[in-house]
Amino acid sequence: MPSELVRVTVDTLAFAVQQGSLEVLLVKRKNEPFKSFWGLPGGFLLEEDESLEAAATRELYDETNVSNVYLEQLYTFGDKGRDPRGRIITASYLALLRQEGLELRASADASGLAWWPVNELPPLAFDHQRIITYGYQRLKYKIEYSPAAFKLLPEKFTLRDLQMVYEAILGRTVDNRNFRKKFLGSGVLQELNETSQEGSYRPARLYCFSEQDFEKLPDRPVFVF
Amino acid sequence: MPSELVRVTVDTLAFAVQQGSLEVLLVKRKNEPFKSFWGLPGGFLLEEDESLEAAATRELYDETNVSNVYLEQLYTFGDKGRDPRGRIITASYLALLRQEGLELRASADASGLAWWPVNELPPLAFDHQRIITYGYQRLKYKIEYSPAAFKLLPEKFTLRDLQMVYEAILGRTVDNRNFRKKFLGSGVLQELNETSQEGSYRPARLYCFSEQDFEKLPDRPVFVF
DNA sequence: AACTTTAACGTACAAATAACGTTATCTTGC
DNA sequence: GCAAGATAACGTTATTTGTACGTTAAAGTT
Repeated sequence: MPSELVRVTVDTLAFAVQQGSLEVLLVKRKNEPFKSFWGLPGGFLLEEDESLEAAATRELYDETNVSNVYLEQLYTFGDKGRDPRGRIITASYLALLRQEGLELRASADASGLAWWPVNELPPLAFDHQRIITYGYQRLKYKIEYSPAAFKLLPEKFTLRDLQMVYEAILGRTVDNRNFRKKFLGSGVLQELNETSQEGSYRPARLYCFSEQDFEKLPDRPVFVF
Repeated sequence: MPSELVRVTVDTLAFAVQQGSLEVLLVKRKNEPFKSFWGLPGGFLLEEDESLEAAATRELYDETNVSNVYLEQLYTFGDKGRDPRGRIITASYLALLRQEGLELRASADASGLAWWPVNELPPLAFDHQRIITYGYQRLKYKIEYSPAAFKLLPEKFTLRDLQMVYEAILGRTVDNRNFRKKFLGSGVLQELNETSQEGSYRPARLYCFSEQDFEKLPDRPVFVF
C-alpha cells in the first residue's frame, strides 16, 4: 500500500457585513505564484498533528490578525491544475466576523489586506473565486435554517441591523413587517431594555441572541423570506 | 514557507436501500491498523494529479467492484489521533447506489464485504462511525430538498418504492396519501404505461424520474413529510 | 404644532400542511 | 362466480403558514 505524500493548505473565506454590504477579507500576495493577485488568507499545514481547523485559525491570525472567530469547513478542493506548483489540496473554511473590534494587520509576506464587496471582487489567485462562490452559496442557505446571521452582528443589535444582514446576504430586500413578525415570533430574540440612537429619528429597541435559549426551542425555526 | 507533506486518504460511505432498510457498504480489514474491524471502503491517494473524487471512485471499485455511482464530497477529517499511524487526513465521500445489478466483489486485502443496516453497525475502524453519522445526517437533509432519493431506486419504480426509501432514511413512517399528493403534484415524476406485479394484489403504476424535467421546473420542490 | 423619518403593530387573502375518510382494482379461496 | 382481503389511488377538511399590503407610534427637526 504505497502512500503518496501530498501538500495540503487551508484557505479561509471570511465574511463581514458593513453598511449593508457583504464583504470578503482578501490578502494581496507579495510572492509567486499569483504574485500581486488578491487571494484568501491561508497557507500550508505545518507541524505534525496540527488539525485542519487549527491551521486555518493560525493562518487567519498570522495573515490578518483576526482571532476568536466562528469557523466551519466548506469543501476540500484537490483538482489537478488548481495550483501551478503541482498537486496541492486545499481545505477551505468559512469564517463569520463581527465588524466591531477588528484590528486588521497584514503579515510580512502580504502587500495588502482589505475588505472587498462579494459582488465586486478583483481577479483572484488559484481557484479562490470558486471557493468564494461556493461559500457564498453556503452562507445564503445557512442563514435560512440556522442562527448564523447573529455571528455577523454585535452582541446588541436592532431588528433593522438584523434585516440588513439578511438583505446583504440574500442580495434582495425583504418585507420589513413580515421579517419582524417572523423573528419576534420565533423566540430566538431576547428583548433588552435599551434602545439604539443611530439615526436622528425614533430610536429602535435593542435585542440580543442567546445560543442557549435557541437550543431549548421545541423545534428549529426557519428564517426564509 | 515550509510545506509539510501529508498522507491523504479517501473514504466512501455507500448507501443502498434494501427491503425498506437503509444499509451501508462495509469492508472487513485484513491488515493493521484495525485488523479484522469493519470500515468504509477507501485508501490512499496515489498517482500524482489524481483528484480526490477520482481516488474515491478508484478505491470503491477496487475494494467492492462497484462503479458508475453518484459521488458527493462529505467532509474532510484531519484531527490528531484519528489514525494510529500519525497524521492522516481523509476526505470522505457519499455514494448512493441502486440495488439492481450490483455485483459485489471484495479485494485481496479484505476479509469481508457486506451491507450493514445503518442502525445496527459493528464497531468500526478509525473515525468511520463519525463519518457515517455525518453522512447519514446529510442524506436525511438531502432527500428533503433534492431528488437524491431517486439515485437509490431502479429506473422504474412505484410510489410505494419511493415512499419506502423515504421511510428507510427518515426512520419513521409518513402519511401515504400526503406523500402521493406531494410527489404527484411536484412534477418530478413521469408516469409510465406500465404496472408493477410485486405482491399478489392490485398492481401499482410505475414511474420514472427525469433529471432534465426536474431542471426545467420553475422553482425547486421540497419533499418534507 | 406640523413635518419627516424610522419603529412597531395589524389585517386579509392565498397557499401549504396535516390529519383524516373513501373508492378502486387486483388476487385468493370458497 | 363471488366474497374476502390486501394494496393502490383519489378526496375532504381544518389548521397553520406565507405573503402582500395598510396603519399607528415615537422620536428629532423646523
